[in-house]
Order: sequence, then structure tokens, then C-alpha cells
Amino acid sequence: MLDIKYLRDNFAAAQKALATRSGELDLSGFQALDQQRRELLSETETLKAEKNKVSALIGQTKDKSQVQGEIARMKEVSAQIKELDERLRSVEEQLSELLMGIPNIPHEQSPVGASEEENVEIRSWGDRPNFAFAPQAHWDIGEKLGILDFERAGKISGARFALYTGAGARLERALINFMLDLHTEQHGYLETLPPFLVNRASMTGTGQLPKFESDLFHTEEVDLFLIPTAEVPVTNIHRDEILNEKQLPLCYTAYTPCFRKEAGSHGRDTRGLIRQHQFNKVELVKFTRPEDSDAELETLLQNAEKVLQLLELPYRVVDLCTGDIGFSAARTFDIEVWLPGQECYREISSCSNFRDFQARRAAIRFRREGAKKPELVHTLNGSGLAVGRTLLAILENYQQADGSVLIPEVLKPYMGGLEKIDN
RNA sequence: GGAGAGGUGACCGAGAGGCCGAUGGUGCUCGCCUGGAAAGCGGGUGUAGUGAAAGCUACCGGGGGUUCGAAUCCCCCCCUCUCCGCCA
Repeated sequence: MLDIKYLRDNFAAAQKALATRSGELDLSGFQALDQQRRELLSETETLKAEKNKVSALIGQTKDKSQVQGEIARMKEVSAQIKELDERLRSVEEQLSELLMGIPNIPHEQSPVGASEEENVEIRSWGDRPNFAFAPQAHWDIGEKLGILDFERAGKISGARFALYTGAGARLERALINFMLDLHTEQHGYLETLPPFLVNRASMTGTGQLPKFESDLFHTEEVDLFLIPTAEVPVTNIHRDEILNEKQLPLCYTAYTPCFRKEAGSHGRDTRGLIRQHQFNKVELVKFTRPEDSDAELETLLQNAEKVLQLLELPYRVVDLCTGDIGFSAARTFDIEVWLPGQECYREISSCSNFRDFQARRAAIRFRREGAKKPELVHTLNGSGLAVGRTLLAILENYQQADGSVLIPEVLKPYMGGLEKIDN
């Protein structure tokens, strides 16, 4: 959520900045609603002050017969207050709905552009493998090795689910452990294991609600949502809290499964592990002081890149343009891994600085040393990494002519010393 | 799922229609005292909205209601604890 005061005072500038994002945005009602709200507020508060004053007087008067007129008048005032409050509530509801639907203002340094075509590659790492044979896609490799079973997953659940077996399941688990160990032992993140079902307040805090409810799996009788990313429960760890400046930055990592409806992506990436209703992810989340968030995004991005470097998987880093940045983010870097089976780069991590957008929604603040007023923190997060996509990248990059797949050096200890997966 | 007890400021804990944004204590902080510290003494110490400011308004788990007036009474919901049931 944007700062209403900022929007009020910089309406034209905000509108201009927001126009560089994709999608339609109608802010025309804002100024009138904002005005109405303040008028109603002042009106009802004047009446409340009057009511409070007179009621105190009535309380002090022993002989109530002397104040019958006051009592009657206050009854009238109370009714007026009630009516004004109702109008105020309706205006505030409309205003909040409008405000909650406004995306974050892009970072000044984000490249301006209309779509992903205009994202800017800022660096790449590693050498793409040269194969003396035609590399296969991971779904073929995995099925032939008997470690991925999409057909039975379809039977059990439906489309966009995967069944891992044997070395496949082990490899997924090895990756989770490897990533968590790296981030906790080398990068200083605190491991967490949060709930996978969260309430509306949490989803609203990070920006999934109210706008993107249709992307979420929802449970019927208890009004909970399956998390689409660990960002939601982990960022909400500190919802409605005031942190000490000394604690910052707070850095958390979490492994969780993620659940997404993928509504609107019918027919896209229907094969393989790329786009699943359920997938595993290790997430990195930071809470920082405002002045530190740009630098912290850079280190978070490097922490995510480190996973690919250690796994020796070639990748590139892309600075998302204003038209491609997600709703809540101000700035986003995507890491894209090279997939030889499909001869393209695919997103494997998305690292974002949300600035105070989520913090305002979720009321996550901190108090500076000696300061009276608390301030909003900045929140950041990034995948470190999407586990399923990492596994498929290994299958495609480490595949051999005979159909086997070598295990990356750093994963061998996590695979019980296994050197390669074959039949 | 059943029965009971609770949810008050950073924390503990009073308050049971008006004198309560809330006694007291702990913590924190500033000052005095001290060679320094402890102890002691004195002051300060919630958040938000609105306003140029003084101030005003709201908030005692959440939402409704009764009343001139609600932390306090009534209704619904949520959460925590204890016991029983069930279960990993």
C-alpha cells in the first residue's frame, strides 16, 4: 500500500510513475474520496468531542432531573454520530479498496519498459555445456530414469503435479538441505519453518489479497489459504510489531512447498516441472532500515546466485523493467538458469525490494535509537532457489549421452555419495 | 468435538457503568547522589487519525448492541490455558 499522504501531496507524480507499469489503473476517485473522508471525520469528531464533554457534565451532576434537556440532546447527537460514522465507514471502505489495489511505485533505477522484452540483462555467469548429442528435455530424462512420474501424478491429483521417486525424490531433498545449509551457515540467515496455511490478514499484508485471490488455493470451512510462497508467512512473522533498530537487518530463510492455481496460464509450460500447482522453494526474506534496502537487495541477490555457482549451473541476472515488476515490488532482479533441453533461460529466482509497501500493509515498524516515532521497515525477499526448477536444470545441464545424469560435486554428500543417476 | 477459565500498555497486574488512555509494580530512559557503581530519590516512558498549532478523536483480543456515557453490561466470533474425547 502506498502512503496516503504521499499520494495526496504528489498525486500527479505518483500517477506518472505508476503509468510505467503494465495494466490499467484508475485513480480518478482518489482525491474526491480522500476529501470526503477528511470532511466526514472532522464533522463526526466535533460531535464526539461535544458528546464527551456534555456526558462528563451529566455524570458529575447528582440531580439528573436538572440535565434532562442535555440527556435528550445528547441522544440526538449520538444518533447523528452514528449516521456520520456509517457514511465515513463506507467512504473509508471505498478508499481502502482503491488504495489496496494500487501497485507499488517502481524504483527510480528500474529500467522503464512495457513488457519483459525490455528487461535488462545485467550479468551472466558460467559456460553453457556443449553436448556431442542432442540434449533432452528434463521430462524425458526424468521419466526414462524412473525418477519423475507425471502420469501417476495426474492420476493421484491432476495436471500440473509431479511424483518424484527414488533418486529424484532424494535429489529434491538434497537440494533443499544444501540450500538451507548454505544460507544459514554461510550467509547468516535464520532458518524458519512456517505454517503453509495462512489467514486473510497475512495474505493482505504481503499483497496477495485482495487483488489476487483467484491465484490462491483456499480452504472451504476455515477461510485459510495455501501459501503461494514462503514470503507470505515469513514476512508476516513481524506483522503488527515494532522492532529495535539494533535487530536490523533481520534475515530469514525458509523451505516450504508453494501452491499456485496458475489460473490464466492454461496451455503454457504444460510439460515437466516448470509450472506446477505445488512446488518446493527455499526463500530468503529480509527486514531492513529504509536506507539499507538497496544494498541488502544486492547481497540477497548474490546469496541466491551463489547457489547456482556452487551447483555450476549457468545463469544470467535480469533487471526487470517497470512493466514487468510484480504488484508489491519496487525493484526486482530475476535470476534465469540456462536450460539446454529447451535452449532458453528460465526464471529460477526473483529477488525484490518492496520498500515500505508491505510494511505499511502489515504494520511492520522499527524504532530508531532514541527516536520517539516508529518508522516502517523495508521488506525484501527472493527465491534461494526454486527447488523443482533447480532439479530440472541439473537434469538438463548434467545429462550424459547414455541418458544418465551426473550429480553436482557439492550435492554428493547430500546424496549419500552417489555420483550419478542412471538405470 | 465437550466442559471450564481467561485475553488490559514492552512485561506483570489492578480496575466490574461517569473521577479511566487506564492505579501500582517491573523494565527502559533522563536527572540528582557517587571517585565509579549499586541502592536511594525525582522526572519521563503506547499507537494511530486529524489539525499550522494548542488541541480534539479513536483504540483495554475482533465485530455488533444497550446507554446521555462502556475496559466495565448484552450478543456473535477469534485466540490462549486446564480437564475429557480423538489423534501424529
